[in-house]
Amino acid sequence: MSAQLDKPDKTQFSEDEVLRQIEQAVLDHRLAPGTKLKEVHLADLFGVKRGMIRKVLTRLAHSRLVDQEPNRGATVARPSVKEGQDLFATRRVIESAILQILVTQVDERKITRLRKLLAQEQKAYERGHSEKALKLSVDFHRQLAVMAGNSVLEEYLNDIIRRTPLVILTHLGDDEQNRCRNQEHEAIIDALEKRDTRRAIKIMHQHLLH
Amino acid sequence: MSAQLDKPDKTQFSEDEVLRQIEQAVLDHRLAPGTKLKEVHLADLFGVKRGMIRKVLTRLAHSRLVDQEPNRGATVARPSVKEGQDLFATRRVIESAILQILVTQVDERKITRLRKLLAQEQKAYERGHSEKALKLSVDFHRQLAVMAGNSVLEEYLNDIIRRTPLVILTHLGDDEQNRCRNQEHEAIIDALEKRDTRRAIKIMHQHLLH
DNA sequence: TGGTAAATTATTGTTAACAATTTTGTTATC
DNA sequence: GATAACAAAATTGTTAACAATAATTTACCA
Repeated sequence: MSAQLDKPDKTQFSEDEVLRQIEQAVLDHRLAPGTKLKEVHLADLFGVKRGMIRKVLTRLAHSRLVDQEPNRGATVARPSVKEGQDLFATRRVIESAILQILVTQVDERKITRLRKLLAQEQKAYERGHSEKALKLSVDFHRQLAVMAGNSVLEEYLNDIIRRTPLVILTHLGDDEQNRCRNQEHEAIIDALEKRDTRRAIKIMHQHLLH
Repeated sequence: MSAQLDKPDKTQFSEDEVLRQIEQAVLDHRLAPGTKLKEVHLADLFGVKRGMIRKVLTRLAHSRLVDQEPNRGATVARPSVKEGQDLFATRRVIESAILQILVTQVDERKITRLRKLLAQEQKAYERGHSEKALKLSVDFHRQLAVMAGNSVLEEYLNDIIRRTPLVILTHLGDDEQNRCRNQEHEAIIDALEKRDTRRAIKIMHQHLLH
């Protein structure tokens, strides 16, 4: 278990930093579902007190990234099949809503920004930096949410994005196939540019089918 | 401040019970936005240790019902106008999605169940039990979510419902107008029964305009 | 009187020690 | 060898004491 989380040399970690490190480890598939998260171990790893780890674990449990059972500690969550389906279905709802808003307020700047992200993503793929590419792909979706300007939708999308890797790992295995195809990202930008709501949403839907 | 939270005589409170008591107090407009929540005070009130209150406050902060500032304690949240707008917009998205799902799987039993809820709600209004009526009105929306069977949508709707009273109190005041008109609830049931998605969603939209 | 600095009080944050519980390991018995 | 009972270790949960910070009051002086 000690190999899955990089030990950072930094002397001091804030609560938020520890939280993000663990979240990122989940996002990067470095922490498998079901992994036991022991308090003293994590505390030593990050060089912080146990109380802080305790708080972080509670926060992670609140966003359903870890399961906490009384007196039995915390483990990386293993979402049920049902939860996975619900998560994907909800993601379609949220991302459709984001596109619908975005179409009404898209402009030159935003399109340019998106194409830039897309180019970075493509470059990363071509160079074989698959981890980086995955991150950029996620950023693309996040960026759509930011541009739509609805903080609650953005919050929910981020929640879903954080939980998704666990669903995939739990039920599909780490098959490297779960990268977004970026032709679809390109097609979404094109549809947005033409303010074609139906088409944008349609592409997004099939996009989210993986 | 001591008057806004009913002091319960019970000897022991679990963490979840304390959490729910405070959530309910917000939902019932007994705790105004901006109210300071002091740890020792709450601990005494519920007859529990401070550490537990501390955890509860952190959890409430996570669901954005309270604001927590380092070294300055916790207050009941005062959502911005923007957050309120985003919340309402997202609620429309979520409830529309719920109706869309529900239309495809509505049956006799469910309609009956909903009409029963509606009748209870109407009775409560007629008898002037406005607090009870408000609760039942909220239950109506919750019930739609449960019936749709998507746990994530349900989770998000509950999140929004919990946060809504604070928006209303902060920006509209406690004007007693924020009860759902239950003719609209009835119309939604009718539309569902006829499997008329467009109509159901349309009514829901105007319904959520208050 | 007004305003500022120091002292006091109130409140939140942290920690280490201890308690309670679960897990692991050992032994004895069949 | 399998199983049960017990003991030991590991892990989580709780608490009270203390530290750090913020809010309030008091004291002082222009």
